[in-house]
Amino acid sequence: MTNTIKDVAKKAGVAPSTVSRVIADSPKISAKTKMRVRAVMEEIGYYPNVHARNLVNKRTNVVGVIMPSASYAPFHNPFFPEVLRGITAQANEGKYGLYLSTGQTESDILEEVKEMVHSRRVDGIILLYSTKADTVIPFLLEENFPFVIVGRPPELLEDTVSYVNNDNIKAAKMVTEYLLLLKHEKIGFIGGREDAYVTLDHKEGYYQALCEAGVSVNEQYLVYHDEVFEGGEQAVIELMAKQDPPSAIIVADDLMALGVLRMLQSMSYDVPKDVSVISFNNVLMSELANPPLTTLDIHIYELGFQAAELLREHIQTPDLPAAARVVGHRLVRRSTTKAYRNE
Amino acid sequence: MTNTIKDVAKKAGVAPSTVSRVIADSPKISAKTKMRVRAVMEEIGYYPNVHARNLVNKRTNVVGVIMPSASYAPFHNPFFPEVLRGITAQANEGKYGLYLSTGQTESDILEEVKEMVHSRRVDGIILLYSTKADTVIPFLLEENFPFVIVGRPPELLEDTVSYVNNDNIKAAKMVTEYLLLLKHEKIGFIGGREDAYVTLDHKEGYYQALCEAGVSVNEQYLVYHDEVFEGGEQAVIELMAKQDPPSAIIVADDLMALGVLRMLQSMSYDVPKDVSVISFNNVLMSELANPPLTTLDIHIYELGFQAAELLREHIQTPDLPAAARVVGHRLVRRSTTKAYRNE
DNA sequence: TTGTAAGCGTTATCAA
DNA sequence: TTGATAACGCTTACAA
Repeated sequence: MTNTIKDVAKKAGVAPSTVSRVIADSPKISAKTKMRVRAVMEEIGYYPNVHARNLVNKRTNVVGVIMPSASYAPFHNPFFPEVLRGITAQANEGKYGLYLSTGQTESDILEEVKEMVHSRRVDGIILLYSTKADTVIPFLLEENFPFVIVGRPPELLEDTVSYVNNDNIKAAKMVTEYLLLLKHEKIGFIGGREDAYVTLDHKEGYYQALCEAGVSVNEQYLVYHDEVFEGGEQAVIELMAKQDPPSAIIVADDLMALGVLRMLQSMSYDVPKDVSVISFNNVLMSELANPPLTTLDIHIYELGFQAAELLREHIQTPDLPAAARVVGHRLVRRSTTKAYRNE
Repeated sequence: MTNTIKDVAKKAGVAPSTVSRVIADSPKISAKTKMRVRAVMEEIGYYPNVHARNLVNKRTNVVGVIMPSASYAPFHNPFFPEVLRGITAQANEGKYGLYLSTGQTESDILEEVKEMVHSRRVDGIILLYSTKADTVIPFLLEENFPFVIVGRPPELLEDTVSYVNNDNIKAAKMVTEYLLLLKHEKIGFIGGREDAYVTLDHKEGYYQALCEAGVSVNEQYLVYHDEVFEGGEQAVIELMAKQDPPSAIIVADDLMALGVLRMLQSMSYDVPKDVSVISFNNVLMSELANPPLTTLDIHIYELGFQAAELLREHIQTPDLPAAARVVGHRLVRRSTTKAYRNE
């Protein structure tokens, strides 16, 4: 039923190889045969069989997108739709297709990646997470397979793998400094998953800012939770139970920050009067929160878009040296931060 | 570099066809050769080339997922990540891969679908939207290609195409009746895109409830907007500008409802004291809204999961008659609805 | 139970 | 400028 290149060839009165050349728009084919062949293709609705093509070309024009394992609650956090949107836009421009991972566990995912690579399912891979014990990166590296991380690789591999990231250290430092300038000194820090690099970097920036300001770090003020609503709620309980609770809190993620707000409110703390809250990401809901969140916009769409772009370059130029792209950030001041006043 | 079936065959001292049979776990192969061949596959890290496979099998084990065109703001509405989550879970179970559409315009998308079908890129398709003037469905039907809609087809095709949907008429009727029972009679209706079937069905349910209750329909109370935050804001302006503004509002979508809340608050209306608001979907943020939204849970995850399941059946059994699966709904009463009191 | 060989729909090499 | 033909890596009759 489906037409093949032979059907087109027959109907156009040429050889299959000629049709193939027309598809590739080869300059060695005369304008008139091109016309004729194209007319036939149009007429009988011919589409090349991708598998036959991929088989001989050893290219697929598809990029694999690897979501974090389900334990990171990927689809619950608006971060992911937004990176996907960026990736999609760029993929669409470059005529690339998107193949999405479905694995739920870490080992599922590694197996999926192996399959994608070995069975030549995709030309390159975008990793939507970056954690310490990750096994996918070493595998990809060993296979010398094109891939880009949204986030960052371990320090040791910084010059070896390509990635698109924010400067999370600087970002966290800035956020901390902002709070410091508002005269807060008891600053709580609610990090995301401890094994995620973004969390480590946030912590580093937080430390740097405090040190430079000569404020001593109180380890009690650091807690870690998953980047979900409930994580924020729990973190607040831990933090506010300290003998000298913080007057300001830095939260790894907006969704988490909503949990923070809700829990603070339930404890009758007023935000920002009693406690200031500042978070990262600036997803849509941070604006809709009550009160609207002061947050650091990290340009999520851009992270996705650039990752896809960088990957494309790597696919096209196999031995391109690893590159890092840094996407900027921007403080969005809304209503959850306020200068400290001693009562 | 990549190993082929021949490498395995050579190393195991058998013919390529034998290896192929081992892969397929054919019962005609002796246990010992299976062992031996599998050992070799393991050893050299053999993965079958999917394209060679797909080429001869005419199957891909991949399902295509078609997002609505960008004009529907798909990635901005948490509905989509959540259906995707359901689809992913089921696809993963069935060892199916996911191929995501990237098209931004309607014609982009139609072209993508044509390519997926004709070039045999996927075995089946899930459509994440259903609108009146859609051209994808007729195409898929004509090609006799397996597909499932999340939503519903035009009435004329109800027995022809498979779909997974809520009973949106009943749902809207229930919601309206609930408001009626709370003694509201001036009930505003903020629909989504006018060309989406879900909007038509909501409207139908709304009408039915009013008619049965003997309350006359006031056409002025019906407005339509895109399912985004801003749509809700604008809708409220239109609705509350009427000479006799509604005391309760039904909103097509939670995200939109947040816009409704925000705008009402900015006009100094108290929700639910002055105006009751009830919406559909029950995405995460409806719970986090302030005040938390009364909303109709439509089990989005389930819609996705079942769509993937149904599609799988269609793929496995080519001439399976079209089936419709109805996913239930459930009223989640929170804090935006209240009995009407005349002042 | 296993091997041989043809064929899936392309592209690319070599001749013409 | 075009046409034969081999090759890509696999599956599946058909033979052995």
